[in-house]
This record gives sequence, C-alpha cells and structure tokens, in this order.
Amino acid sequence: MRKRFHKDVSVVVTIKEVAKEANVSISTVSRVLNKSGYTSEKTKEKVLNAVKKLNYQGSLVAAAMKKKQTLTLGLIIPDIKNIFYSDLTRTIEDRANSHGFNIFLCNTDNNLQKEAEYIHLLIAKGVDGIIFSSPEVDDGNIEELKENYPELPVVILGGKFPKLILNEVVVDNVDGAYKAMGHLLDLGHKDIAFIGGDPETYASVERHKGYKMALNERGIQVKDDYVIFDTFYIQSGYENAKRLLQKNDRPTAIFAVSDSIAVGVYKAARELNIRIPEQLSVVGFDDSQYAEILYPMLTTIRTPIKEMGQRAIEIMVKAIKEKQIIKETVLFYPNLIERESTMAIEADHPKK
Amino acid sequence: MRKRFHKDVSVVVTIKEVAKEANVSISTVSRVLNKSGYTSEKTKEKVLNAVKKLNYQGSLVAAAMKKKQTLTLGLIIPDIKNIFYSDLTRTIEDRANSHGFNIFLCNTDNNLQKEAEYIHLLIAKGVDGIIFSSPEVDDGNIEELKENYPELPVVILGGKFPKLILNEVVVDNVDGAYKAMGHLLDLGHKDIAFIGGDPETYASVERHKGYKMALNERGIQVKDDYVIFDTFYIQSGYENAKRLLQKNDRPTAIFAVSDSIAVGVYKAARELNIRIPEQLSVVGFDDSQYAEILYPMLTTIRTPIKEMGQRAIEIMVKAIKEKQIIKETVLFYPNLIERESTMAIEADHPKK
DNA sequence: ATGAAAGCGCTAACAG
DNA sequence: CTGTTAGCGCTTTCAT
Repeated sequence: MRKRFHKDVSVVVTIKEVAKEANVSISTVSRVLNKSGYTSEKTKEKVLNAVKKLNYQGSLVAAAMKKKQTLTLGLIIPDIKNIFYSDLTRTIEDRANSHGFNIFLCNTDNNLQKEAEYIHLLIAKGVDGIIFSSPEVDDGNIEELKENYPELPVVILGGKFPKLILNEVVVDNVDGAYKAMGHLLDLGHKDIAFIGGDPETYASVERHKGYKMALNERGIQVKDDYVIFDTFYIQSGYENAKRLLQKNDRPTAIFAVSDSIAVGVYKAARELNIRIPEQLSVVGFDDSQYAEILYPMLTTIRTPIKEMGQRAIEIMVKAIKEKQIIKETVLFYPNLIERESTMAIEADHPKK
Repeated sequence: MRKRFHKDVSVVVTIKEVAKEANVSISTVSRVLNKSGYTSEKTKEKVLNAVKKLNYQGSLVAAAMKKKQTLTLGLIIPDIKNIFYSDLTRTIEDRANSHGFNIFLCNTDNNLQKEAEYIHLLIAKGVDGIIFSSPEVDDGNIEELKENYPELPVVILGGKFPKLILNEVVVDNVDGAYKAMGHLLDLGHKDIAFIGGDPETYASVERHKGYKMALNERGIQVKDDYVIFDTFYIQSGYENAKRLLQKNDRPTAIFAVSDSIAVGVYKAARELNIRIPEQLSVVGFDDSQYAEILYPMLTTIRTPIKEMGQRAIEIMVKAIKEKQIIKETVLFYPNLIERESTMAIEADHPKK
C-alpha cells in the first residue's frame, strides 16, 4: 500500500469542497462561476451560497493551466526609476488591470543579457503577451522571441522592427527633434549642441537624425564636437553639459534628448554661473514631471505617453482575444511645449 | 468514441516530447532539470541535448500547480509615478528577481476598494507573498487578508499592525520629523508650518506627531492653522503653501511631509516672490530624486528606501522558504540631509 | 440542467 | 539510477 501523504495543511478551499457543500458536481460549480453553460437559478444560488460560506477563491493558476491563459502580461522597461517609464508603467498597469490583466514588471537597465533572462522567465510563467518599451535598435532578443514563439502577442513601444510581425506604438522622434531644433533656430541660435542618451537607442538615433536634418535645412554645419551620446541619466547630462559649456566656443543652446538629461544641463549651467535662458537656451524631450519642477521651467517636446500606453494595451488585448498575430503600427506625433528655458539669441547673449 | 479535439496548434514543447526525444521517462527529465534525485551523467546529457534541440522551456505554471509555489510576489503601492515608490519598487524588483521571484505591480491610489480587489486577484493567482507599502492606518483589507490566509507571508513597509502576525519594515517617522523640526528650531524658527499628505497615512500622522513633539519640547504653541493635511501630490503642496504664505502671519519655515509636497512649496514661493531660503526655509522628507533637482537644493530627511526594500525582500524570502509565519519588525532611522533650503532666521528675514 | 471523466504539464512518492 | 503513477485544481467535452 502506498504511504499516506503527510496531510496537506493548506487551508485553501477548492472547487471540490464547494461542490460538496452545495451538493452539486464540480462542473456545475465551474459553470456558475464562469457563467458558462446552463444552470438553474436554484443551483446557481446554492453554489453561490456555498462559495460565500466557504469564502472560496478560485485558483487562476489551475484555470490558467487548462485555458492556457494566465491573464498576465510582461512589461519590459529599462528602469522604473526613470520618470518616463514610471508614467508609462502606471498607464499600462491601469489599462491592463481594467481588462483583467496583471503586470509582471521587469527592469533591464538596457542590458540585453538581463532582458533575455526576463523573456525566458516570462515565457515559462506563461504570460499572454509581452510589452517592450524602448528596446535597443536591432534587439536580437526580440527577434529570437518572435522566432521561437511566433504566436505570442508582442507590442513594442518606441521601437521599430520592420521585419518582424509584431505591433509597434511609436512616436515620431525625428519630427520631435526637428520641432525642438526649429524652435531654437527660429530664436536665432546657430551653435546648438546635442546631448543624446544611450547610442543604441531609438530615441537617441532618431532624435539625432532630426537634429541634423534641421541644421542641414538651414545650411548650418553640424559640428562634431557638439554632438554627444552617453546615457539618459541626469549625471550624464551634467557631465557632458559641463564639458560643453567650458569650451571656448560654447554653444548658445543645448538640445537634450530627454528631460532627465536637461536636468543635468541645468545643474552644470548653475555651477558655471551660466543663466538659463539668458545665456543658454535648453530644450528637453518627454515633458516629464521634471519639466515643471525645474526652474526656469523647461521647454520640451511632449511625448504622449498616456495615449501611447493606452493604445499599447488596446492592441495587446485585441491580439490576445482575437488570437491573430498581425502587424499593427501606430504613430504618434510629439509637440513642442514652450516654457521658460529658451530665449531669442539677439535679446541678450553676453557670450557673443 | 470521444471526438478528437481540434488539434491544438500550440507550438509549445512539453516535458513529454523532451522525454521522447531523449528516450527517457518524463520523471527523468524532471529530475535532471530540477537537479533533484540521481541521474547518470549519460542520461543527463541526453536530456540536456534534447532540451536544447527542442528549445524546451518548462512551464512554471504547471510546476506551480504541483509545488504550490508560483515564485511571484505581489507588490501593492499607492502610485508608481510617485518617485518614492518607483525607487522602492526598483529595489524590490531587483532583489526579488535575484531570488527568482517576479513582481506583480499593483497601484491602489490609496483606494481601499481597489486594494481589496488586487488582494483577491493576487490570491487567486497564487502569489507566494504580498508586500504592502504605505498602507493606511488600520487598513481593514490587511486584517481580513490575514484572517483568511494566515499562512500567507506578508510584509508591510511603513505601517504597523501590532495585532497581526506579519512582518513590518518601518522607518521611525516621528524621529524623522523631530529631526527636521530640530534643525529648523535650531536655526531660530518659531513659526513653522506643517504640510502633511493624506491624513489616514502613517507617514502623515507620525510625522505630525514628531512635529508637535519638537514644538512642545521647546515650549512653542502649535498653531492650528499652521497644520494642514491633504495629499502627497505636488499640486497639494503648491495650493496649501500658497494659502499659508499669503497669510498675514505667514510662517518663516515649512516642514513638508514629503519631497513632492516640498516641490509644491517651492512653486508657491516662487510665484509669491518669496525667496528660499532667505525668506522661507523648507525641509522635505524622503530624500528623493527631487531634492537635488530643486533649486536651491532641498534639505530633507533621508529615508533609507533601498535598505528597507532590500530588507523587506529578505524577510519575505525567508518566510517563504522556512514556511513559518512569525512577526518580525525592523526599524530604520532616518536622518537629516542638509542642503540649501534652510537658513538661520536671524541672518536676514525680511518678513520680520 | 447536471454529472463523469479526461486531461492541462508538471513533480514526487514509490517500486523496481 | 530510472520508470510508473497519482495527483495539483480547474475547464470542458460528452453523455445523461
């Protein structure tokens, strides 16, 4: 004879006990709880009473196993501490939740190795879909993922994979940068530096494109030592701005590829006693919470994060529900939010 | 005869196929993959080869069902957009991940109804534990949770439930407030206002206690119209500071119960042309990213978030591994970070 | 309208 | 050292 298991003291009540309590079969319980199939009002009531009495809480993990649907989504971002991603994450979590999904949060620090590990884990845990925000250009992990799991719904926020069948929700970065530069150029600036973030990043490369485009259009030579790529951290903006602003031919304006970088620029300017906007104009990107906290308030390019996050979830949910893998791309346009950090160069530019 | 199911096109390979490919039983596969029990080097190799060949990815949901361990944790916070919680969440996610756990992120906006729903969902999804950050005082949901699932490991960050058997990682808020006030008092301030956040919140009530305590100790009458409770949002700090600063007997210093509130205070001061710190000293709480972004940089009370988050995970993991539910409370002490937003009142206080 | 039974993919006890 | 087998808690045919 088989040895008795040690009694499992788990207090958790299962569908079986509910069935017993209600004097029906477990399938009946399942039916009323899922509102599937027919059940008489009377049994329905019996079941519901038993559920209440036993304080029954169905196991979604068991259900997931049968239905192959965990009702959870993976969200892969570089870093939740970055205000841009926390804003985004909030919208995504909210919208997902309202559709009955939970979110596994994954921070990669733009580390491909880490990203790969998360992807495996998410797959193992059976997520119904994965949302990537700001992947690197030509992120091999995503390619591999799509190869191994072509059926898994994927949406990319802020990234383009023309060859892969997945959904993309993007903002026109070159247009945004172009607008930022247009504003500066219109104010009479000619010596405009560019401080980018991580160079393998869509945000960096595309905004750089817009930067060059605007300059070229006005026939202004782009100076190599005016363009810098580093990271999106405040510290990076600080260090690079400091270097830039200590040059003999320092720029009269800086286009920072993100608000966080702009924060660093402010810090550097303050340290060097360079007044913004009188002696230095600066434009950021994102229109994050930082923009209004900075003094003077930051002129920046607004990325419609909320709308983008919301759209991402809609697409994801549709893909999951309809079980069809297609490629959908939606493009958002950013726009300039003028605040106080820019100024016409003629007005008063002590440097000149 | 039973009708054949429609072929399940799921591309996912299961342990069965690996077993077939490797010519062993599924239990053998399970054994080598889990490194449990004995297996000869030879079969081990065969299995591993098959795994690689088929690109097998075990299902943790099936495993979870057997083992009653999902390797996931629920994290319930008010709002990830709040920089305090994104800092915290990052540490928690990192540490949890390094122990093999994933995090379900839940934003409640301090809404008890929402919190209750999340708790149910987390339970249904079989999380191995739940971490609550900054619950309300006497949060009934937590009480109920512990009643229904006494075996579920719970750790509370920044909250106290003396009657419940759960773990607490707290910071001594009254001490923090007391230090903030001590600093201001030492600088000669007597008219010090208090701007709190949500009144049902430990942070608010305990910091208020510290505020009163410091004042009493120096024999200073606490003025009712100098203490305000509202929310932790910037906007709330702004509105309340504005009102405060327009009074005839406006305070010479403000103790803001969080850095975000302090941000609002800066804004109000700027609008009213009140210079910080010359005409108004302000102290914040948290030492968040905001503190160094603000100009002048904010003097604030540092909460050791990283250490606290890390500790929370350690306790959680221990509780899960050892399967014993005990009450552990760890207390952290905050300390004052002096920066530029405070100043001795004698020096130059135009108001006086 | 309801119940019986067959799994979902895996782990672990047990018997070789 | 390895295979057989019995579930984990639920959903879903299919039969009644």
